[in-house]
Amino acid sequence: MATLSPPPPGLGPTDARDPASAAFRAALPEGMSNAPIADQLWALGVLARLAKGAQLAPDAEDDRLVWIATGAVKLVAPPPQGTADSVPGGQVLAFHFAGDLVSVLRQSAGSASGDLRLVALSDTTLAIFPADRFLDVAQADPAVLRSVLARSLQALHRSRTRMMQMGHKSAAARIADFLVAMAERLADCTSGPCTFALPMSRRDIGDSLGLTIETVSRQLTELREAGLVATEGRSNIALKDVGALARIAGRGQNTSEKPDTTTEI
Amino acid sequence: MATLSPPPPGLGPTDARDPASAAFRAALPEGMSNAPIADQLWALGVLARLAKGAQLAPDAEDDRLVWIATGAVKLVAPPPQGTADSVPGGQVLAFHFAGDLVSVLRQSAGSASGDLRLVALSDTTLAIFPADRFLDVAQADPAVLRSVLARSLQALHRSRTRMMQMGHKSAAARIADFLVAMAERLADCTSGPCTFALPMSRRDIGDSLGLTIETVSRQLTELREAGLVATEGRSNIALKDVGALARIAGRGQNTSEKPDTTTEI
DNA sequence: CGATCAATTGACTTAGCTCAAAGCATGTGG
DNA sequence: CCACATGCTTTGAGCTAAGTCAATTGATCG
Repeated sequence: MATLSPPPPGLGPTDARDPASAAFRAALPEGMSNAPIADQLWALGVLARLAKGAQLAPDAEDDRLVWIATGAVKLVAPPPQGTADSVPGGQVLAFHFAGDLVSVLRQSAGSASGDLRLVALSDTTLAIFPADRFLDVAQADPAVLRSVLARSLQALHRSRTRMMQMGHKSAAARIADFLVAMAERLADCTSGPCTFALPMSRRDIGDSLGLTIETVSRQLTELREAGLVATEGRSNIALKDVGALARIAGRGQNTSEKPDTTTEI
Repeated sequence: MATLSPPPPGLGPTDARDPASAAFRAALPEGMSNAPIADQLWALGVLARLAKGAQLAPDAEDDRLVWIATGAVKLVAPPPQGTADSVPGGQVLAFHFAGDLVSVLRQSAGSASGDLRLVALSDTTLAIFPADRFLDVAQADPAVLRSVLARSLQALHRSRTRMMQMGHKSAAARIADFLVAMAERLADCTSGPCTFALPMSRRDIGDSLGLTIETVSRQLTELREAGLVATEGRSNIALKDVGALARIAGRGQNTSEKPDTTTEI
């Protein structure tokens, strides 16, 4: 099932000059990047490559922290077995991209049991850390731990708030919101026009937004007819006016969105 | 607006024999309850009473951790100003009850700006902690901090997963899920029949579930006609069979739900 | 170049929202 | 202690957005 491979030569976890390691260090919360603790943390990780479509073995019996070095993944929850669910592939909880630190927790007491899976949307390189040992090491420096804590509290609230608001939004608003988020994440673009490639399928988009594939398509068509987006091929997309989309999305014209290292925890 | 009152006599924050303090200590994550740190943490808090309907002043310029000693509250997000929203009262993010530790963060970079408010559903006693100083003290013991971190990571994932699943669920499933959750929380009842009083209005329920007040009412009527629930007055409700409701809710017959100190963070 | 699967488009159905009108609790004043 | 007034709740009758089923077009890769 999993497509785990040993670290490629020259990418040894302890090699400080390794570009991935350096990027990892930079992605860590401030205060973390200086300390030698970063080295210890990095040493805990195992590098892996996932080919497009491959998934990370969900076998783990303990929680994991996964850092995405390059590529893109989707975090999927298994369908609530029992009733054959609408989505055989499972519900998409989130997309994550290069630089993100994702926590893949065992769904110990979740409403629908079964563990989360990380599926590669494109060829992906990632570093896998056992959450336990990661925290053991981080614990050596309370400031590091606190920084991580503060981030996860913020992430919790933002995630919750966003989902809640989504629950009340129309399909058009959801799609617009999705496009704005992707523009920001994939093209680092918060206003004006921008062009990029979506690594995920329409089905993935729908699954993550609680919409059907047809509705996604129809909404994109409407935006296209409104002159707000243009598409080329399956994945290339061009947004004419991110601000306008943000307005449709019902975002309080919040162009003041913090730069905000998108590193989610 | 706020209904903050000075700590009642005999409930001084540093009084270790105070029943509220003892309960607070017991509610803290394991490892936290023994240390003298619990005393220091408790000393940071300010006790307050909120009458039914009153709200906690949202004025705070820093994040707060609020511990509910007695009563029930709803956590509401302000309506995304601009367009006069459906819900003048604002979106209900969550309900919290006695024993819960709630983080009320400043919505620094939320999609819809404006701060969260805590509104009492019944007469409520709570302890308010400045998150900064709380963490400063907790930082003294990495184990404590780590415990809190682990909890918030879990809470994040559970919250996210739950919301996502909700997005795909029918009104019937949402109501059933809500009732099951309340039975567990308010009557400590995970199967069989049970009776309790809902402290929140139909409107609150609808707001928290992304449904209209009418739909909530209609669904309750259907459950009543199916013999699964009985209601008496506005707030009293009796569930005939929690298991059946859980099935309707689409919960994977998860009776194995961890005892799980419901303390959310 | 053709096979295959993703995406689009169309026709129809339906769950849940909106608008509107009664029914009941709950609490207040006489 | 009872009557009344207010506002929560229930019920009813359409309406609309989004889902479902189904067929076509288009892209991508061997």
